[in-house]
Amino acid sequence: MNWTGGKRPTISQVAAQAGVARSTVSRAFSQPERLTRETVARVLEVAKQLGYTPNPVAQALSTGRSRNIALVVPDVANPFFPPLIRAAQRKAEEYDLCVFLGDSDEKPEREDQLLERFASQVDGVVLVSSRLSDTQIWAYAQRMPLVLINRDIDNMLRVLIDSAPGMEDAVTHLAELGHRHLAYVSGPATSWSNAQRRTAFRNAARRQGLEVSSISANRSTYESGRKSAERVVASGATACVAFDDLLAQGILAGLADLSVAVPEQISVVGCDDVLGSTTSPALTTISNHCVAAGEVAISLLVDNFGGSPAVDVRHVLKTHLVIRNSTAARK
Amino acid sequence: MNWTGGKRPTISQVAAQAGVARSTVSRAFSQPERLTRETVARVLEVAKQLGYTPNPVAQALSTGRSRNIALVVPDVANPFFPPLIRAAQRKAEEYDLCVFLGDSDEKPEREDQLLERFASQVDGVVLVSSRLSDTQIWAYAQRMPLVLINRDIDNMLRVLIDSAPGMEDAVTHLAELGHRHLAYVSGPATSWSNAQRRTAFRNAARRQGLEVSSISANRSTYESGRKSAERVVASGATACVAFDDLLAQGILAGLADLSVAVPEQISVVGCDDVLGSTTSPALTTISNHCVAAGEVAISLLVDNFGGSPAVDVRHVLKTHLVIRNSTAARK
DNA sequence: GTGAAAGCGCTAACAC
DNA sequence: GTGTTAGCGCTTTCAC
Repeated sequence: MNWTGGKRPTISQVAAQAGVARSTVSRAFSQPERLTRETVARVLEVAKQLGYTPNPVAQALSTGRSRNIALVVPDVANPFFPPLIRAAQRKAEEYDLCVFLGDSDEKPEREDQLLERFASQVDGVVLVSSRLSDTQIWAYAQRMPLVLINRDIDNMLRVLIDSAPGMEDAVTHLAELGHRHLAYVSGPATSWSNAQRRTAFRNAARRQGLEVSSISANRSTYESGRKSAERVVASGATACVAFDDLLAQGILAGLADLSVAVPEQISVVGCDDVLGSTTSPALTTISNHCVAAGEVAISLLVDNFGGSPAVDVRHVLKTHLVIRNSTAARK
Repeated sequence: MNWTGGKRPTISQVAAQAGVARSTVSRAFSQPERLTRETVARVLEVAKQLGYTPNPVAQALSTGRSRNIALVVPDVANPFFPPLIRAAQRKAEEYDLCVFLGDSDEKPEREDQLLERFASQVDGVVLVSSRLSDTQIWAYAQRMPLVLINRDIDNMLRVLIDSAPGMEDAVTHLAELGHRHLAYVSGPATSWSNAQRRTAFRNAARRQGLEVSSISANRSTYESGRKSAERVVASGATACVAFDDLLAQGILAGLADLSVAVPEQISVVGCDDVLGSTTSPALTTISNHCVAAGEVAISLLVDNFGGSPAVDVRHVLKTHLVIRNSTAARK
């Protein structure tokens, strides 16, 4: 005996057993208000007793809506994503939606593959920090509702985490502590967030009249940050802001390896606030509401089911600085 | 204009355009060997030109197989899971399977809900650290292929991370460092892994003739660990083994708060090895191959598609100790 | 090797 | 209010 053997009762069985038409059974589940109380009760009773449950695949084929959505991220293991995924999943559940998860491993081709595979079986998709080109994304958006997190393309649904306010706070904070030379350690080159953060950093530093250095770490990993520590020191900056917490954490470790004290000799600021105070010293970081981003994205998506493509929504989430122990006055 | 408007070409359109029957188009995709080279070529050509792609929902309804699976975890944000999820997702892709992700938030009811929702639209499911009762799990296993990770139930497909070898190493390591009194800080009460680890800990300690204390932290979180630090100190133990790395990390922080030096005054051992050396001091921990667990689970699942329920497979992954800087000789 | 036709399980007009 | 009847897009016998 195997599972493929059709054991599950179908709508017809329930109909027969309850002495009604299949459509009536269907209605008993989807629009009970159009039926007599008694009919509904009887049908539901029989359904229950038979262990009947509507088959979502059949429903999907018939209605064209699957009640499934997809969530695609560049790297599940990057600590920024799990809270977002979790929040999105939870929110989706509120709308009775199941969510497919895709991990693109930061590769555009894989992201494309995943989307192609999902496209024909979901009601919509949310792309987090997509690595695809504007054109590719736009093409998918023509085929189905699509919302972007941390990617800013006109005439699309997007929720953006605006690093500017938090970055402004961070730079000001550092300036007030007496730092005159700051370094920015950048993350993935293709990341919208990275570009956004770097720009915000530069602007803020300029306004404060500070000298800036730019260091690129490419991948956003602990190791990559660790390796950047040396260049941070070499830059001559007395404080640095990293693209994200993971990188900052690595820098912390790298500096420790070099026997450079944080925050006494160099101050370090992260971005995302996903590590809490688990680093040592506890990281001063730019908080970014990744949970809210996940939730808003789902709501946005649902609100646009059955809508039309090319609606322009730009939901911006502000950021702010969380001061912990990795920043201090310049010595 | 909205997306629900059927824009995608169907098999019929391709058939008409190519001048063949729908069944032929179907075969061109699924069993081209039964068709003439020319026919296949022509059909595929037309399909391509029309942008036709088989509709997975229709295929699922017709064949009874959806090529989708589900992965359910207690908490996406717990660092143990992301690497596993990632590995599973990747492996699933190799088999051309899409994966639904469910987060039960450690709650049996939610896990049950998720499974109920997934059950009728997937070819199988893998449950990671399930919080469901044996009976419930068994019932689901009757309805579809189901593999368990870190849960040991007879006559089911399971992949288990056996903490015993690593735990043995850890306790021996601690004993060799001169520690005579060890504490175990336990995690979720309903967790199979926790029970397994605690038992392994006790057995190893007994063999070494060591005194043991047991401290329960309930939830496996950084904060929970932090709060347990005090009790670790109070227990009089000079070394402790935590249920997992997250808890250990919290204990590290809590100990620091209490000005208890690690490893000088107290040694701390974690479990999972998912934090790398990102803690301070770098955590000595029991490594557990969560990536392999994810991969094996998917393979096991796929191997059992179309098989029968009640097959007994017990794939055990060994563990070993990774020594870093959070353990040292007793002073 | 290819076609015709009967479903897969459900929904959605359209009748009555 | 409830039943009838077409499909939704594909697969799969069974013929030829």
